[in-house]
Amino acid sequence: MTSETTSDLPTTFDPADIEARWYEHWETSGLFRPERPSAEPFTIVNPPPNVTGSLHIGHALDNTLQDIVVRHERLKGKDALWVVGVDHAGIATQMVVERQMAERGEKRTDYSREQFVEKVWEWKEQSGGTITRQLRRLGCSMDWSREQFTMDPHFSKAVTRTFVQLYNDGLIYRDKRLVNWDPALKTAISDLEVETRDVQGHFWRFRYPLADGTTLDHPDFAGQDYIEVATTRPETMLADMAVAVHPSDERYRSVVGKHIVLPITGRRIPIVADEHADPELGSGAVKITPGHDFNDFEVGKRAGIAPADMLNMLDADAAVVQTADGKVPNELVGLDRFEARKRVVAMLKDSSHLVLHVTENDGERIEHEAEPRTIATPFGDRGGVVIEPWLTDQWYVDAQKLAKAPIEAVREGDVEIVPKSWEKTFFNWMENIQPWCVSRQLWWGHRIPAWYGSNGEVFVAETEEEAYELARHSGASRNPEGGAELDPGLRRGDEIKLSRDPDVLDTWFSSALWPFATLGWPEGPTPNPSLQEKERDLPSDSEASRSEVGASDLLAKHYPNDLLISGFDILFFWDARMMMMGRHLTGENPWKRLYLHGLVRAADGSKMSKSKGNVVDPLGLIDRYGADALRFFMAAMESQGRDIKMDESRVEGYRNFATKLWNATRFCQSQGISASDTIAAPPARLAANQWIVGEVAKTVNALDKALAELRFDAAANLVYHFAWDRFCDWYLELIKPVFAGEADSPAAIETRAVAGWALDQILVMLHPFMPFITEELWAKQGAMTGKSRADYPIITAKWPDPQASVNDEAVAAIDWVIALTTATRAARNELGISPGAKLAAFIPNPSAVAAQVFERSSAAIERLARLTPVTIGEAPEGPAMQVTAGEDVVVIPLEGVVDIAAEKARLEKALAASRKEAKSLEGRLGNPKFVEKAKPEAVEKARADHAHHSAEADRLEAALARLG
RNA sequence: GGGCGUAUAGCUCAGUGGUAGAGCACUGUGUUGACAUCGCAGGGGUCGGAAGUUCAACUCUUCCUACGCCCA
Repeated sequence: MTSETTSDLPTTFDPADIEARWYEHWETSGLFRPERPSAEPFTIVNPPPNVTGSLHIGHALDNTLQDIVVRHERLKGKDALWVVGVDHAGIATQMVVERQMAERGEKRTDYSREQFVEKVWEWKEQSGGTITRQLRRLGCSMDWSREQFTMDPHFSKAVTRTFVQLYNDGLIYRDKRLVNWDPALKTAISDLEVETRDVQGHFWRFRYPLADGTTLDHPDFAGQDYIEVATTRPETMLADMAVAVHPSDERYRSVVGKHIVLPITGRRIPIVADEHADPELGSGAVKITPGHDFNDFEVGKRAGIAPADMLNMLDADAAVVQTADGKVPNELVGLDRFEARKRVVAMLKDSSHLVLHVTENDGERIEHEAEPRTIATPFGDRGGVVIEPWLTDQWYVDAQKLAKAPIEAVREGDVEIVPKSWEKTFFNWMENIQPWCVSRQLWWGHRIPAWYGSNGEVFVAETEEEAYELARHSGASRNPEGGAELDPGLRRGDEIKLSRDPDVLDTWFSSALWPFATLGWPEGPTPNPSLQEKERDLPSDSEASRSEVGASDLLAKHYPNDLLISGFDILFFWDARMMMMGRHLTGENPWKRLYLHGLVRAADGSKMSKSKGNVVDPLGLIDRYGADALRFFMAAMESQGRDIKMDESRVEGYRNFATKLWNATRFCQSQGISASDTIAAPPARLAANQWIVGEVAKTVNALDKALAELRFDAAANLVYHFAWDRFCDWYLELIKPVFAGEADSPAAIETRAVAGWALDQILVMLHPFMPFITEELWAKQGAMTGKSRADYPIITAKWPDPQASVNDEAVAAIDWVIALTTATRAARNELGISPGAKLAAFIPNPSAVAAQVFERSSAAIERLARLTPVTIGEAPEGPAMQVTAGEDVVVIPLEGVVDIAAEKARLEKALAASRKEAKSLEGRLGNPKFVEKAKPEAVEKARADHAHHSAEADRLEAALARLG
């Protein structure tokens, strides 16, 4: 505790202490969402982090930006709601729990599905709260009282409802198609979850013998009894079903419709004409494996092969299985895909069906089995293994239809994407969107509400009872045997036996409902009990009446949301899907604006990743510099459309900024400057006070504009420079002389009021960026008055509204003082004159501004410029230093002190600069085209600048002349 | 191959059709009882390259180069 001042603030502040104290207070006092029933709503939903997640630097950025917006809106008096929660993260969570089981030597399949899911819930209870605790350390003011989880009962209900509705609307269907199969996780994944990476692979060439004695008749291959094909995946030849050639390829025209007898399997397959074959590539003929390649699947369909008839040669582990036609040699069955690849190549080599790749080295012929080649290979972003295109039955969402409304919304400007440059990417993806595979072969997640009859009929319903109801009404197949073959766990209803689809839904399917399901859609979270009763009596298919009755106040008030802030990396995964679901299910766009920010990169610009070991832990930064400094860094660096490169020295700089503000407040307290009690600026007569009031007004306006445009960097810098440069460096210095006099003089009373008010405005404006230190200082300022601010914390204070305008005279006066001070300091510095030495000054013909300043603010001149006394009139003859301020020249005699040569050099340098400027402007003004064509304001400004610089040059010339 | 983005002071980044700024780093210096996590002063940039539009281009257009990202 310091005793040097009346302030009870320690000389340095301890962020850790302040942060823990205030967060706890805010949360327990319900200040993150105060009761404001009649206030205008403002709503943001937080991109739900994975329940398995822990806070990384990207979360820190994303949540800091959201918190800035939410705190700003809350300060502006809105009913600001920031919805928070976590995502059940199907694959990731199941992996975590399975890994734990593996450590105990157990497997998922040692348990029943129900038991396993129970284990996951147990894990969630124990370890699932990591990231929510960490978000608190960042100071994020979300509404924890309504924390959400995508597996919560009400949310699960919304997911089920959605699936059923989309199914009934014909927007969800079951289809046999190729999916991206992850053999490690044994589940289908969406195309977005596939990461294509270049890997070193090989390109093999095979001879496929023509059947029935056919030969090629083209001169290039006359008499050849085989067709050459090439592949990067030889093992798939076991399931080849055709060879394709381009329809216009003369070389193969004669054999289209003829057949090939495949080596190894002996399968007889047709030669088909298809545009997919590229005549320029290799031999121009390609092997077609419709069951294991996306392009080949399409070729196969065009060739008349139904998906159900496409041959499959791999199991869920990507090991070889017998094909439907039974032609795969037994020695290959059961081999892993990569082992099978080796074996197939060896077999083809042995049977002379392999075309060797020949290179020359120093004239020596070298034979290789294949040509080395870089191959774009799909990997699962979770499992990390090569993805296998696999033919399965899966559930698909008709994304193409759902995408229409969102595309329109963005095009019409109903949803604004910020920065706008992302619109093109959005359109490009949405316009070429593929069916969205939403089923996952997992146990953890929302189980698909589809039941199958014994003949494969599908019944989609919200409950099993409803499914049976549907089945009965549909006249579904009866099961006269009584269902003896059914699993014992299955329910039986009458003579109909249904079994539920074992799969769960893609996690993004549920998170797509986040903006409205978190607010109670389709029911309300607190519906009127009587209405609830009534609802139960409603027929289950009465969609419209149900949602009308169930719609909560919360949903009505906070949906659509105002804004969504997310990283651009989840634009397709999540943002676009929210738009699709929102539009279809609620008829509304989920939010009015979408702000996309970039990635936080390592200091060298590379992507942070655990494997590279260059991950910066935000919690470590908070430990070292405080949450406020980290947040301010994030805001100051967030310019639209650019990634953020980690720069710890900047975080440190913003920690210093916090210290600066801390000490400025200590100074204020030492002078008896305390909390303000008005929103409006206090009345002021002193120039410095009038000036700072105007500066506050300007800053608030600019800050509101920057925040409205989501220019976080501009907003942060405005507050930073106002607080440091204007308030600390000038205003506090300007008012210090006032406190040297009578403590209860009118000037001192006015200044304390204005300074206290201005400091409060800084704290409020800075609060969204640095919530902790501002709350602490706000409280301490309140304590200064003897009247606690416990009932009026800054988090729910009022946003500045100075109700005052800029006083031009005050601005001119203070600008002049600043100009004189700066010029004098610079001159002293250059001439090596002690900065502290007080010097007498003379001003022969003061301008109006100068005269006024000397009359009203001579103490400030004495203190800042260290000039005293200042005499209006000619300086005595002799060596002197001369400085200019505005239109004035101030002569500072320095008998025996000043080095005339140095002063001359200094003035000459300044003169040269002024002349250069003046000359350049003169040139421009002398150009008739400029005067004629340029905007009048530009010409006017050039004239004014020219006048200024030539006058300045004249003054400097006169000053030089005075020196002789 | 298609699309997008970025190239501005040693480093990290703002910026506007009228002649360039911040933070950090650097140099010099420390006067007033808030602050050395500070103050004051200063040095430093042909705004990636070329061409064009314009009275005027760092800013707009085209091309080129480099790097990054997304999609195929």
